[in-house]
Amino acid sequence: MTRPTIDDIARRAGVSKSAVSFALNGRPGVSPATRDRILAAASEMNWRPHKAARALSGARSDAVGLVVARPAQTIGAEPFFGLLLAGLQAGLSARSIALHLMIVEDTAAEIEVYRRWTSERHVDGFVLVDLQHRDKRVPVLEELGVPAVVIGGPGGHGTLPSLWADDREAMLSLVDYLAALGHRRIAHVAGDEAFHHTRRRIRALKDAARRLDLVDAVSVPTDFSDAQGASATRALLSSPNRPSALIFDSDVMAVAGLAVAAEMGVAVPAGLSVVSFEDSLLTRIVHPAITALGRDTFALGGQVAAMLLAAIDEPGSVRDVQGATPRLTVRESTRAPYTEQGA
Amino acid sequence: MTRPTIDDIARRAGVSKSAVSFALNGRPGVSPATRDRILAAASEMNWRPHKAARALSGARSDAVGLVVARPAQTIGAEPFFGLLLAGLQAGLSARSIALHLMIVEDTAAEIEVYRRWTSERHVDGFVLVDLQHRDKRVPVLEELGVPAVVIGGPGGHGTLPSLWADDREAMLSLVDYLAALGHRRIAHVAGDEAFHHTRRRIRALKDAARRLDLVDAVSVPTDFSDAQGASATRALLSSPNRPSALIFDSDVMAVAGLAVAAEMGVAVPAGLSVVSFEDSLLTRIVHPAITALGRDTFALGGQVAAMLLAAIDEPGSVRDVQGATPRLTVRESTRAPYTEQGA
DNA sequence: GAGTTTTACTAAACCGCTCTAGTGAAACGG
DNA sequence: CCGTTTCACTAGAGCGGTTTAGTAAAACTC
Repeated sequence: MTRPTIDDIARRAGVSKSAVSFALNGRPGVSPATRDRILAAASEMNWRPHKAARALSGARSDAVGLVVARPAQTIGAEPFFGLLLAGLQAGLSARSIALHLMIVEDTAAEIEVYRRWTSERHVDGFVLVDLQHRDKRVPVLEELGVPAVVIGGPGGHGTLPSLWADDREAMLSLVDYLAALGHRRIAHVAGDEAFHHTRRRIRALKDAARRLDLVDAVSVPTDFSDAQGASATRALLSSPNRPSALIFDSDVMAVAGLAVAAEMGVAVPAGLSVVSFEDSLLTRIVHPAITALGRDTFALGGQVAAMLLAAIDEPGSVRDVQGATPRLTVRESTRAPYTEQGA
Repeated sequence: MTRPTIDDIARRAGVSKSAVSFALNGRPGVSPATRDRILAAASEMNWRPHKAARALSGARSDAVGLVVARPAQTIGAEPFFGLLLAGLQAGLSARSIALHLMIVEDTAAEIEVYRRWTSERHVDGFVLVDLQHRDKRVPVLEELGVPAVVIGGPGGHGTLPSLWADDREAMLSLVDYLAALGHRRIAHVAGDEAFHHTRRRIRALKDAARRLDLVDAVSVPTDFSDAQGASATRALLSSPNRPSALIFDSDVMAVAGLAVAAEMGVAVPAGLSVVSFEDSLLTRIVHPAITALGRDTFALGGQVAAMLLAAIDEPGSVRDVQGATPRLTVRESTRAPYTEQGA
């Protein structure tokens, strides 16, 4: 028993192939009665469109691509990633659009995939993550003329629509909070300076430090790994002017930093306040639970999906969108600094 | 300038369409000289096959599907997932096979996707994860006659080939180790009893307890969430006959359990040994680092990819494969129990 | 009620590739 | 040297849809 084609339906309903196509796609040109007959036949025979056949006739491929250039370890480790994926999925599956995932070594390979998938008509559009400073992928996607949505910004994403969060505002509110608690020495275990958002956060911290008259406000760049997060923390906690509060750019690094504090006998939050710029299960399950800036990554994925679908339906129609500004969830890892407390 | 088709190449090389198809697919029927001429023309024109057109002519769709019925939270939280994904990718991309990812609500929806994607010829095969007791998905995939590889087992996967790890052996070695350290009261914060591997582990613990004459060997089933992991731990640590060692079925629960111990003032490893059945970044970055059974999930993904590709190439040719038995990595969370130590 | 428009439907081309059947020429066999 | 096999290649029919052009009948128009 082979799968039914529209020809089979046509025969069964006693009409032509074209009539079936019209009926199944809700196009005019068939009477209501005939349409019902055709639809009934189709559902009786359990017909499903053959994606490839549809795609061949110039239609959509009904899939979007997500290509990520990150080491496998990172993909597994960062809850951000899985949540984004799940959110994207949820947004896409409602219209039964598939997500093609590809994990590659580096940006060059990533660009190669964009080229290939576009020319093979493999996907209808792309989601671009990890926006970098002077990102090489942006001009390629622009040149290919394929719909794409950038997560990140603002700025640096050319003419591609972007969904961005106000990293600057988030950092300022974070520092305000720590300063209000009485912290004067705040250090920042940052991410990779190649990333756009890392730069914005570093700059924001500098500005806030000047405004609030903080004693110290160092940003230490890392590659986002737990190893570098840990060693940056170790270095900062070993300095004679040990900071009383640490801001970590990722949840993974925050947890790693917490472990370093424990290992060095620095009590959190009594002797050190810890804040994460990224919230997730991780920050909640450790002890003490970490105060963190949270954004709804799952919802973010859904928003991106919606933007991309709109961009595919009507290229050029989608403008930049500002996502929700991350909100601070205070947990057990922050407190007024020990020294000021007595004052 | 529109994308070139094999017709364009044929014209340029002065041959027929069919000759081009033969040449590009390495099929016999063209002389070496002509073949070279055709390949040269194709690469000059930067030709790429149109996937849909290929798929339409009965060929493969060059994609495999991974459908997961789990809450979004879990996907993000468990490093296992991302690593598996990355490993699968690596194994597939070598032959430029795409991975279609779909995250759904429940098993019924998952089955629906299997049906749809198969009849739409959307993918050439599936990877099935989270094998359950009397899994309903297995008979469906068998009925559909689509190539599929199951992660999990042994047993319960019908005629589908499976890649399984020896959970029983792993549990036995774990308990042996704890018993050798002197632990007599061992408790097990298990996963979901609906899962095949959870049942095997519970049974293995019971057997080991009998053999080693352990005082106590309770298994507490959970839904794998950090919340249930934490509350199970809380209950176990509150009991009058508090266990001296806890085995957690997942890294997330182990970390959550560690936090509960800290919160209850139970020192790890002095007052309690903690072991995780799953290793990942999580178990390494917390303090104290958790002793864990590790398997190379990335490699596992690659192995599954290879099996699936073989099953697609030659249905029925793939047999069950036993994956590497997880090995114990001892870290800081295990030690001889306090009371026995003095004896 | 003749001319025009609309409606409901069909035939067939087309998308880009694969693959079978067929063809003419060269190579082989005895 | 003629019949057979092999070789290199071509023509053209699909694959399962979409879509355009065309047609016959029904519905309007005045």
